[in-house]
Amino acid sequence: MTSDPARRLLPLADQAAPERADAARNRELLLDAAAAMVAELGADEVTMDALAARAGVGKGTVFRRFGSRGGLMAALLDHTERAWQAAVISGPPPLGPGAPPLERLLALGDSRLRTTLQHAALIRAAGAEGARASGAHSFAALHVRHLLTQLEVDGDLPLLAVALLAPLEVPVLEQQVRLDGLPVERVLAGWADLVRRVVGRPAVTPPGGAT
Amino acid sequence: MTSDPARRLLPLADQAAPERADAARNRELLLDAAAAMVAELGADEVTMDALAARAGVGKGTVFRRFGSRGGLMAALLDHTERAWQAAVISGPPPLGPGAPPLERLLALGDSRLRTTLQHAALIRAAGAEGARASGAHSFAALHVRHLLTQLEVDGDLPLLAVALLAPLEVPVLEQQVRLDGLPVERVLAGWADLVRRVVGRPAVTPPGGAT
DNA sequence: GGCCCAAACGGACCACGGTCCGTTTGTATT
DNA sequence: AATACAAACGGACCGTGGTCCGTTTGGGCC
Repeated sequence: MTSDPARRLLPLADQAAPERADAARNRELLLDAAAAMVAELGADEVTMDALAARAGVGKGTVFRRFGSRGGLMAALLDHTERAWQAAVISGPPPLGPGAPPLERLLALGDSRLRTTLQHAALIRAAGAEGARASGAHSFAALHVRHLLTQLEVDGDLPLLAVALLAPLEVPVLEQQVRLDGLPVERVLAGWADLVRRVVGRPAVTPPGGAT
Repeated sequence: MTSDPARRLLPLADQAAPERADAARNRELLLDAAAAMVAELGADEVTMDALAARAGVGKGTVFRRFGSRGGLMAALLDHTERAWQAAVISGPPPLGPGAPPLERLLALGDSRLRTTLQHAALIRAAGAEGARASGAHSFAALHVRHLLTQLEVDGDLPLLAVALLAPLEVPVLEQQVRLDGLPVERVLAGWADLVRRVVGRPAVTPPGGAT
């Protein structure tokens, strides 16, 4: 009776998959080691062999946990990303709720630009498994779309949202800031200008003001 | 007297570097073999070893010529890219000169979107050495900037140009078209809408039309 | 406690990109 | 034609990402 296999397959309303104790321990070990190594060497000096050695596990285990190098980097990014999402959903204005939509949108761009630039190496190393796959990207797009709705912008909102976020992607920003040497403020101002054109409000002050 | 070393260093007004006959021959051999292999296997099934073998040269030679796998892919892209630039500079309208600027801009987007999608695998494989490095990207940006000038758009034109091109980059397009399954026409329409907002012309017909 | 087995482990192994360096070859000079 | 040398060549070699498979282990069940 108590051997009913359904008990284990549907233990509770908890749909989270079971994870063995050693697996969980190793995940922590690896994540910590990886974070430390990224901090002290930079993302693209971290090799999977070295990571395994440092965490004291076999290489196979690393790949079992994270699938690939990109997956590992994505997992590292995950912490940051969750924090960012939390800030957007329930943090203080203007990024969080409470400010008018346009201000929130501009704050989102600012925040996104800076964090993207800050973790550029990690994001690059994460590749396809990175922002795009882990839902990070779709969350941002969804939120922009939401703000555009509030701003009563009409058109193909999903597309418009992606178009607004595209100039904030790593390759573009690195080209502008690192290679072309443009100051971050200028890039940001350019983005704000783009946003205003898209939402149809020529300037911060509504039409009628000077300039 | 005739041994004056300057004679060889400055042979003529021809500043193009000399290239030994065997080097040139091998470049052709490699480029042809690479193109064939990409065509029949797809870009990311082509290995440098296999390419060297097929072209009948040593592996060292491949890297001497192209520097890296990315460099090779970029070299393959080069043909396509030159053709595209030629079409923009001196091809038939609306992509080439002769059409009104807004039409040219929209044609540019259309053309760029399609060719990018068509060569997506190659572009991805080219990575940093690809479009961005080989000047392809800067040419497009320059031209968009030029068209924006003709459209009397004011603002930070270099930034605006990049922002318009960003949604046409490979990762964005692949996400939308290949993963989300959006039809190309819709993506294109979305881009056209973005352009109109940026240049400040709400629709094809000037304000006053029925929309 | 003892049994059982799915899950996790670990490290030998493989494939591929990239480098190195001793050898060959094209070309300019005489 | 002979000489000289820079450039090009080629393949052995190395590091790294990723796989495979025989071994170990956590934890539910009796």
